[in-house]
Amino acid sequence: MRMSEGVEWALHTCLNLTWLPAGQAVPAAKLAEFYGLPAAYLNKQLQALARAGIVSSTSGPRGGFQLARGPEHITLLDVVVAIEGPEEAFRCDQLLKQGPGADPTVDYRQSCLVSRGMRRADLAWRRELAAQTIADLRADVERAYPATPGNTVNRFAALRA
Amino acid sequence: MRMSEGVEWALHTCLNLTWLPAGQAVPAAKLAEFYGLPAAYLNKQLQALARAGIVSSTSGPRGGFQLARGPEHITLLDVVVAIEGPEEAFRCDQLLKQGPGADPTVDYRQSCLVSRGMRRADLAWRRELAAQTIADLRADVERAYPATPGNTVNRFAALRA
DNA sequence: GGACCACTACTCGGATATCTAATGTCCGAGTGTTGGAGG
DNA sequence: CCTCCAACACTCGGACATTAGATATCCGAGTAGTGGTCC
Repeated sequence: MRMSEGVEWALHTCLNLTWLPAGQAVPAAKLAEFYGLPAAYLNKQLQALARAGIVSSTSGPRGGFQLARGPEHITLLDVVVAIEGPEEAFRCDQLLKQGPGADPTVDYRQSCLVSRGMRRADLAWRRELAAQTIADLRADVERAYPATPGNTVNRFAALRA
Repeated sequence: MRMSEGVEWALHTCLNLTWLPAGQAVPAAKLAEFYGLPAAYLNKQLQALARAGIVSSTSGPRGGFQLARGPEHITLLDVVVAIEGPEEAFRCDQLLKQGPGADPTVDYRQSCLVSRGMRRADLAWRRELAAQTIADLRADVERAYPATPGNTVNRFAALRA
């Protein structure tokens, strides 16, 4: 049950975008160069964020990506769902349909108590992710590492060369 | 981030084992036949449970698997970890090591605040899984579907034919 | 009749294929810019 | 000098390879039972 590495890329990239001047798009190539990532593949992940309405994309010269809304309105859950999809980690293949006393009309994803127990944990996970926003993360980082915003802006400026 | 289907198989199988007479091993073939699963592959999952000390295995005639300890001492987390492995779902590849101001001596899996946020959710998930035991599930099932224990025993008896 | 022994059938355990999904790459569609030509 | 236009360079978006991991299968090692044989 490994999460796609795109989630890590997306979270750090969203965080970086909060430190860059608003209203200005940054191309995927720059965002990728920042961490030495493959540009085309990061682009693919950013497309997923765009489809989810987390970032907005602009084509052509001076184009790129920027946050589609304020970082205080983007939760970690939003990003994870955008990359990984909305379905829960535990998949119930409705094994009980093959067992004794099975009722074909029942949806065991709802009534199966094993599923119910797993879903309880899944909900706790989602609740915790939804409780944290990109803005929260940014504030935590700025408190612990005050130099990070400046370093980030400088690094991006250097990449323009 | 899809969980292996082996988790569902393992949970339902552990539950079934609680209803069968204790001290008596059940071969993987019977456990698989119960839900129409591929026997060799379920066997593989049961081996993982055995390595984790959740079930004990016996070779030869009259051999098979049985719970290694009381169901009240087997949590959902135990089963998930046995099948999926102990590492958390979010994997931090320490992207920050490629960023500005990176310190090669720092373990960013610990200090990175993105990782920290994701780990918080992961811990909530694990806490919820650890709070539920196989015995709890069994009690829930017996309360909601009193016929299940009998049906299960009968089905296994029929499989001996 | 009892005890020992070899043989058989059964079961787990791990080594080996196959297949799906994540990872990585490439090229085309669209867009803003820019330079030049014409008025 | 200003305006319009056409060519260009840049960027996203999705289609197409490649690779890692999950899924599925198979065969060998070991064990308990069983039947026969010898004492």
